[in-house]
Parts: sequence; structure tokens; C-alpha cells
Amino acid sequence: MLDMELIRKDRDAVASALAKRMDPAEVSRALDEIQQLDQQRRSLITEIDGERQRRKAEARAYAEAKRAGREPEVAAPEAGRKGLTELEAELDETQARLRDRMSELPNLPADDVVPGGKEANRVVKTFGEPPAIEKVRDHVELSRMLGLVDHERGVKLGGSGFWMYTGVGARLEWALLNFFIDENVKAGYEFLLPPHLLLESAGFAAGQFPKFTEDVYHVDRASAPRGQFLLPTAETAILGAFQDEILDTAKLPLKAFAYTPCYRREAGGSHSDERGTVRGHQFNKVEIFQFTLPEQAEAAHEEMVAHAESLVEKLGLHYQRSLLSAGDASAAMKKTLDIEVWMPSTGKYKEVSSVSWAGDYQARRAAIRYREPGGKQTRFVHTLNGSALATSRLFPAILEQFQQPDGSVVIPEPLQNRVGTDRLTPR
RNA sequence: GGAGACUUCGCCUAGUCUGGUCUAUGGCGCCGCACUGCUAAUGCGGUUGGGGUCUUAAAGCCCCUCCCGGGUUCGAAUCCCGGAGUCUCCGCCA
Repeated sequence: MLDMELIRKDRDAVASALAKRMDPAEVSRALDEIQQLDQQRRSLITEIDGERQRRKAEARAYAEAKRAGREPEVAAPEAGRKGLTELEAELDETQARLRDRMSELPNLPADDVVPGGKEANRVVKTFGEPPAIEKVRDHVELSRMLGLVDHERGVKLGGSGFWMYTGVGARLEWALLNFFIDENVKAGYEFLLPPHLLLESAGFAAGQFPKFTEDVYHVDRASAPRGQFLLPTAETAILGAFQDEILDTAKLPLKAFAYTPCYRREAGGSHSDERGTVRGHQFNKVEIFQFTLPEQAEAAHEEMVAHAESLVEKLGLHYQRSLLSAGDASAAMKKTLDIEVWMPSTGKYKEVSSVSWAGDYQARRAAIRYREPGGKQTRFVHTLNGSALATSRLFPAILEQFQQPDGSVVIPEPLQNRVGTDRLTPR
């Protein structure tokens, strides 16, 4: 959610920032409607407050008269004036519409974020070199040879888009998660294991609703009267956990992380270079999150990217860092940096982490604040989130980048103890 | 699943039966000031959150907020209906 006050005071700045990720004509139309609703809202409030004040005074006079032993007179409702109930209904409707319109507007991209879509993304850093591999086997083939993932039985259980890790494959997946958990704890993040079914309000706060309602799995109202949904990322849970709170300023930045599976509908079908575990309806991810003071946010963003990269580096994988354009980043974010790992079989880089700075956009939707030191004012915190990391993409990258001519795969050093071997060999 | 008790401005708490002087009591904590070799103790004052209005800003004024949503009433923390949560007991269950 954007700051209404900013729209009132500096509409032009808001409009030009939004134009980086929306059609300018549409921006102008949306802002017109919002300002009109805002105006209407405020004049209704003024009218209602005045009416309430009048009624309270009357009730006090009534009580006063009764105490003094006089016969109180009941004031007749003023003729020709809209009744309070009617005005309140009008205000409710106006506010609901204003909130709808406001919640549809995306965040303002940061100054260094350029307009445009995917084509405008910019690679800003590269780590390592693509390994020289003579005859590249892709991760689907490798994982079949090594017996790591059972796609057939996964589909039998969950339908298309599901898989089941098996044997040493399950150990490798779990080793990755445990490695990330240990590293995140070392980096000062508090480990959380949240519920996977969340209430609507958490989805709204994170910016998934109302726009992306179709992308998540909703639990049938018949079985869950409150209409929970399966979280699409732990970001939604961590943010939602602190809804309506005023955080202790001394404890900021507040750093937390969570492991959860992520459940996504992924409507729109599959892609030839997204076979195997690259895209599915359920995948494992460890998510890091920070609540910061506004002035700490950009440094925190850098820190989080560097931390996520250090995980990829410790695994010895070749990757690049991209700064996403305004159109390619999520609507709730001011700025997003992707970490993309090299996939030898496709000759492409695939996102394994997306580290984003949301400014106060999510905090405003979730009402997460801090108290100005010295002052009594509360202000919205800034929120940042990032994957650290998504295993379902690292898994294939490890197989492909560390494959040997005989089809075996060398396990990265930090995982060896956890997997119980330094090399996977074909069965 | 059943029965009961409960939810008050950071924490604890009075008030709810019997609607109005509740513009919410007291304590703890916290902040400021005074006093004091220092600390402690003591005294005085402040301390929910949101919105509107005015303003360069602050202050002021007004409205809402006693778990949430409705209702009754001139008037609701208090009465009625619905919902959420916490605790206790019973049942069921991995």
C-alpha cells in the first residue's frame, strides 16, 4: 500500500515512479479515482464526526437534566439531514473502494530501478566460471541414473507438477536445507517454523491478495470456515506473524528466517527448460526476512544479497546477480536482486534467490510499526525478504555443474557429512 | 465435539449484576522534573492506538478505540445477538 499523504502532496512523483511499471494513462486514471475517493472519504468523516459530536452533547444534556431533577427532553432527529447510519454506510463503502483501488497499486520502484520488463534486467555481477563439461547430461537424466527423485510416483500421489525425493536424493535435499538453516543462524537470523495454512489477512499484507488470489491454493470453506490458504512462500508467514505490532525500536533490525514448503498453483503450464524439480506446485525454500528502520533498509538489502550469495559460493556453484527492472520485480517491491545459478544443460542461468526491498509497502498493509526514538510518533518499518535458498533449483544445478564423465556427481564439501558421502554414483 | 470461566489504554488490575459524574480505577514498568555526596528512597507530572481539522511545523480542537462485528437506547466497558481467542474440566484422537 502506498502512502495516501504522498499521493496528496506529490502526485507527480508518485505518477512518474509508477509509470516505470504501469501504463501512464492507467496510472493517471487510477490516481484520479483514488484522489476523488479520498476527498469523499474525508468529507464524510467530517460530517459524521460533527453529527456524533452533536448527539453526544445531547445525551450529556439529558443526563445532566435528569440528575438535576428536571424532565429531560429528547431532541428530535433533525429533518432533512442524512441519518448517521446512512452516512456511516456511505463511508464504509467509500473506504472499501478506496482500499481496493489503493491495494491494486504496485510499489514505487527505487531510483536505480529501470523501467521495462524482463529484457531490461541487468547482470551486475558474476561469480566463478561455467565448468568445462564434455558431454553434458541434464539434471533429469542424472537424477534418474542416481535414483534421487521419483517423478512417476510423485505424480501418482499429487498429480502433475509433484515429485518425491528418494533415498540419497532425499538426504541431499535435506542436507541443503540443514546447511542453509545453520548458515542463517550463524548470520544472526532467528529460526521460525510457522503454520503453512494462513488466514487471508497475511496474504493481503504480503501483497499476494487481492491480485494474485488465483496463484495460491485455497482450502475449501466447507472444511475450513475461515478460508485459509497454503502459503506460497514463507515470506507471507514471517510478515504476517508481526501484523498489527509496534516493534521495539532497539531490536531493529529484526532478522528472522523460516523453512517451509511453498505451494503454488503455477497455472499456465510447463516449459521445456523447467523440467524436473525446476518448477512445481510444492518446493522447499528457506526464506530470510528483515524488519528495519527506513534508514537501515538499503544496507540490509546489500547484506542479505551478499549472505545469500555466500551460500551459493560455499557450494562452489557458478552464478550471476541481476538487478530486475521495474516490470519484472514483484509488485510489492521497490527493488529486487536475483541470484541466478548456471544450468549447463540449457546454457541458461536460473533464479535460486530473489532478494527484495519492499520499503514500507508491506508494513503499511500489515500495520507493522516502530516508535520514533525520543518522539511518540509511530512509523512504518521497512521489510526485506530473500530466499536463502530455494533447494529445488540448487539441487539440479549441483547435479549438472558437478557431474563427472561417468555420470557420478561430486557432492560439495559443506554437504558431504550431511549426505554421508562425497560422491553420488550411478546405481 | 460438550460444559464452564474469562478477554479493560506495555504488564497486572478496579469497574460489568443495578446503562449516565467512566472524559476508565489503582499498582508495576517506562519518560521528564524536583530533592539528594553517588546510588537508593521520596514527591510531582507524563505515558493505548488510529483518523479528521487547522498549521510551514507544533500545540489545540473533534471523532473512533474497554477482543472483533451487529443490535437495543436520548445515552453502552456495562444489556442482547453473532464471531474470535485464552484457560479449566469431560469426550475423542496421532
